[in-house]
Amino acid sequence: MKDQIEKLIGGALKTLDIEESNFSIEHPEDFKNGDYSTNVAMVCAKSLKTNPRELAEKIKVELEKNLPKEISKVETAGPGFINFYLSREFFTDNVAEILNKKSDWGKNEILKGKKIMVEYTDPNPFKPFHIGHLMTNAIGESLSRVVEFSNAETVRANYQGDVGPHVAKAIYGIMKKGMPEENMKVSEKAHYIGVCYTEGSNLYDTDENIKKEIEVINKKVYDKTDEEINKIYDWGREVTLEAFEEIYKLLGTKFSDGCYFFESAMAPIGEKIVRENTAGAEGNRSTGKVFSESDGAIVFHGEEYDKKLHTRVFINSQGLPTYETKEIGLTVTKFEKENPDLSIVVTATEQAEYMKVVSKAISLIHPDYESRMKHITHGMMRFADGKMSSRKGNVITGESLLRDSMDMVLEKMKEREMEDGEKEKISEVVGVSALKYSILKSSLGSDIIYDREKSVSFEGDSGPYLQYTAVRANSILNKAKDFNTDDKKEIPGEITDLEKYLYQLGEVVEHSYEKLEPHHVATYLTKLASEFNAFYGNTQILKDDNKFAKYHLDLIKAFYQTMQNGLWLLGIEIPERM
RNA sequence: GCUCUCGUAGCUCAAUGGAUAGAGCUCACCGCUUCUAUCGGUAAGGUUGGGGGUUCGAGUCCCUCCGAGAGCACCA
Repeated sequence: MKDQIEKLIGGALKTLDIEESNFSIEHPEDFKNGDYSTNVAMVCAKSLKTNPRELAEKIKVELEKNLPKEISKVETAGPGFINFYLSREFFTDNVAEILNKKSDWGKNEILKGKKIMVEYTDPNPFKPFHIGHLMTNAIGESLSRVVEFSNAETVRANYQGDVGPHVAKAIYGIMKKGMPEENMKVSEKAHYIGVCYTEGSNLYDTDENIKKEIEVINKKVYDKTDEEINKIYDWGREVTLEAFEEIYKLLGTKFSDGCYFFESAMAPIGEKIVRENTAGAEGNRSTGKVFSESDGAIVFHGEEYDKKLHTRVFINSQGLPTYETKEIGLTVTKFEKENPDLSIVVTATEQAEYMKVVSKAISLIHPDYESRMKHITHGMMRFADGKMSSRKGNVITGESLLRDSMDMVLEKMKEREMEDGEKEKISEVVGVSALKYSILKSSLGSDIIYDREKSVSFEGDSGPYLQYTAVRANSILNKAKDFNTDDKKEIPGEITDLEKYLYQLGEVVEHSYEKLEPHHVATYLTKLASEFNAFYGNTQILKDDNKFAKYHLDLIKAFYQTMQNGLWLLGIEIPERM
């Protein structure tokens, strides 16, 4: 529709012999100003040195000469806006279109034929799945789905640190505390490893002798010379990775085959690239090489290319590759393996500056990657009540936060009469939704304040609220199965605000991709749900004297479909009941 | 010190350079023999951190100051 209006305006400008400039078409805040609005007259008035209102009037007259059936009227208003009002026919057709397209409703083709890779979550084996991983996952999964909805081939990647000091600390802890019981659940074993890691880590910081022991273990993890350590390593890696998979399943993420990348594999690849691109000693960097030696280490002087960048170490003075080098190995591997048109990496904001330097270094080696890499960062999660512990009193992890959320939903539903199994199932879906929505409702960039109570509240501005609204809609549809609408097929003349939002899903998805911000979808759905609730409150649908019942039911179906597709974009499912 | 991100109602957040800056929570009031009232409506709440500038038009762009968070060489 937007494109159609754009063409219409283009045509009008042509007949008026006005040079086309960069005008915009948008939805006015207030529907009394139409469904679409353009600033074309104000933009063009300047160069023509005319009054924008007069120009708007002229363009309007021109536009009215060939209005399509979807537009009922055009008006000029305010400082020179031209407002378009969509017709009853447009909205009625739109409802039919939604019912027809079903799960494809809201998709666009802006990325057709493109391949987009999204890397997110990135937890480390031997360490707990943190709140940060939960955030990155929610954001990355949603972005992946937005990309998928824009018709791109979507590849989901995960990058995990399976070597390094944290592994040695955990192994030391396991050796000290002993192996857990065989019959423990995977998640419990993973939790046990997390405890061992914490203990090892504390001892590393406080005891010099233990620190040395852990460093020895670290070397042995690399060179694989110690049978006992190898055994613990293989076991621990497998257990934690398996536990992560359980969490992904709960969260609704499925990473692409062959797209689990590990630091252990990326290190040698990166190291080779770095060494090949390293010049001689400091002061002799005329060879055009990217890296150079400095104090025994191999570094990249970012500030030589851009004063906003800084120097970073890629291979330390002991000859070991740092995280930077592994990142190079990862990036090159991704491009060589999948050759994406765009490679998006989602991490916390603390990696922003570091990533700029690494990206610059990669761009110097592979100039064709430069415009195809994008780093998205998000803030930290803070707690409204300031508490950093879970309900059970432990240090809070991503998993415990998720469990807390589910437990709270279960508590809220204790009055509902359902079979036991069903309640648990619903509380999972709703608990995930509570967390995801809290993360995805605000723009990326600054920290989010997580309010446990509000997030699981079924009232306004929450995931459960959106689910509840959809469930109510579904409930009408179920009841309507034995409701005869044969003599209730009239179409109302009046256009509800619900209909005025319903058709916008596709535009919201496009906008969300252009900005790479999932919260636009969340904001839209909340507005849409609130319009539905207003409609629901004002209209009794399953009533014998409702001559619009057929259309109303179609409208509700269309609403439900839009919610389903929109919530899918956020990674949220709708339960049958709640 | 330098770089990045951010600063909007009491709180948590929206607002592709557009019209009277919007929601939710909280507080007060109103509406269920009804398709799930865990809903809807009304009211209240603002010098968009301060000051300049660009623009027909600035919460949004530029400069400057203040404040918060993150980062700045051998950790990831």
